[in-house]
Amino acid sequence: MSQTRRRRGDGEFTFTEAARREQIIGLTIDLIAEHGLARTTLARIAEAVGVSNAAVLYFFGSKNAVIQEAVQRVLTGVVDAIAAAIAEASTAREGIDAYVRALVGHMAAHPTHVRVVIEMLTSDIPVASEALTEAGSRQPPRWRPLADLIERAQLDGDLRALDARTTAIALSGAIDAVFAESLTDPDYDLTAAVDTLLDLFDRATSRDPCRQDDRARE
Amino acid sequence: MSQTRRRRGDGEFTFTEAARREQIIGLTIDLIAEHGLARTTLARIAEAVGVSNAAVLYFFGSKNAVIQEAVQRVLTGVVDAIAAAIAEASTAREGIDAYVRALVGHMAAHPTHVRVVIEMLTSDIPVASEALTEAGSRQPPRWRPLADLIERAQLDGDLRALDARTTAIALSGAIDAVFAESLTDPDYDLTAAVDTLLDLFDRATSRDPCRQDDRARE
DNA sequence: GTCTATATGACGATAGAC
DNA sequence: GTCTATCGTCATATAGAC
Repeated sequence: MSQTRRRRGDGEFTFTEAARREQIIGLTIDLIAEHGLARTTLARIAEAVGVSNAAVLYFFGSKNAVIQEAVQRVLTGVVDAIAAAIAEASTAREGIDAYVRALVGHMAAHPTHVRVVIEMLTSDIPVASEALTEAGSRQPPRWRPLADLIERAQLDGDLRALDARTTAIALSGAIDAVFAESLTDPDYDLTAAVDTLLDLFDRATSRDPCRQDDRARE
Repeated sequence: MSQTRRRRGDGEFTFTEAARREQIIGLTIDLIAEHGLARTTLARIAEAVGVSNAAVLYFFGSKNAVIQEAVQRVLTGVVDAIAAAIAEASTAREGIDAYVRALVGHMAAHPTHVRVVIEMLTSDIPVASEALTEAGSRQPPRWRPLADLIERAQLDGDLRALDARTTAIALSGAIDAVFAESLTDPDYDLTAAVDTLLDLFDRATSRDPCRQDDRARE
């Protein structure tokens, strides 16, 4: 909160400081993923780095700040992966599919990062909510990119008229729930579930209720 | 975990003990709803009850146990409300609508209880995950009742063939996300959102893709 | 500029007096 | 049954060594 720390120009770091920060948040992500947020104390982070308790607080103002940085790092990775996937899609309608598959694919490919997010949402320590809230409040709402894609697809005539915000929120929630289930039950077929999800979404939002496959028409 | 506490027959309580327990979990729910889980310390619960720190721990083995009881109480209320709503529906297909509306309606009608659940999911203390997990692990998965309704509706011929589990999980996740949004943004129209959600679900799962209203046919 | 040592205070929990 | 210590662990604050 207070951050009474020294700054050079504005947000610049020493070489050693940048390296230390990297090391600290990297190890913090590992610790959270491996032992959960509850057991990831400041002392344990410091021990993993090999410095004293206070040394960590020297670089980050608080333990909260460390966790927030770690979460921020993870979220940025997801956002970048999705942005790249959307950029490759030729239409907004295809972008929606790309969005969903990129999100699930990235989460499946980076279980460590997923574990961090899950820990933030479901687990313990009095820092989780703040970390997620503060990390999120600096950015537009999570459903914004999806809602934009949906609105563009509607303008293209590929999707029927529907509240884009609610549709985006519902799809996001459905994705999260399906993915969470795949973590709870290893036997749950995530790939098949995502296909089912996209099938549901396709039917729910398609403009023409009487067709089997939109793309086969043109 | 350990629960090294005295038990009479098996899970029976004295009159005064039962009263104290009631008092404690009632005040705990209020405290969580009002100040959040992070600020609901053992000391504050004891203060609200008017006894010492350790007296609370005498009745419940740990602070965790208190929170778990409070959560259990809240969850039971939701489950009962939904069960009652489903029982009134004449078909499984209508039961699904009733399920969704009962869930959202109950949450909207009991903001205090909702706040407790939200606190468990998004907020702080190292007890939240355990409380939810343990409260949940004693019961079938959350999507089970919905999946049963979906399967029955499929047998009735009202829903197309789809993985009932994934469909139920997706719908549950969508409901949660929409409701969470309504808490974040008071201007968000929850009623309209639920209608949109049910419309999406109806289109996504209806057996005949070329009809406007299933019930008008027969 | 980087870090250690040490202190403080809040918390959950336990033991034992009454 | 309830309270009064008391303990261990946590995040954090301060002073100052190098």
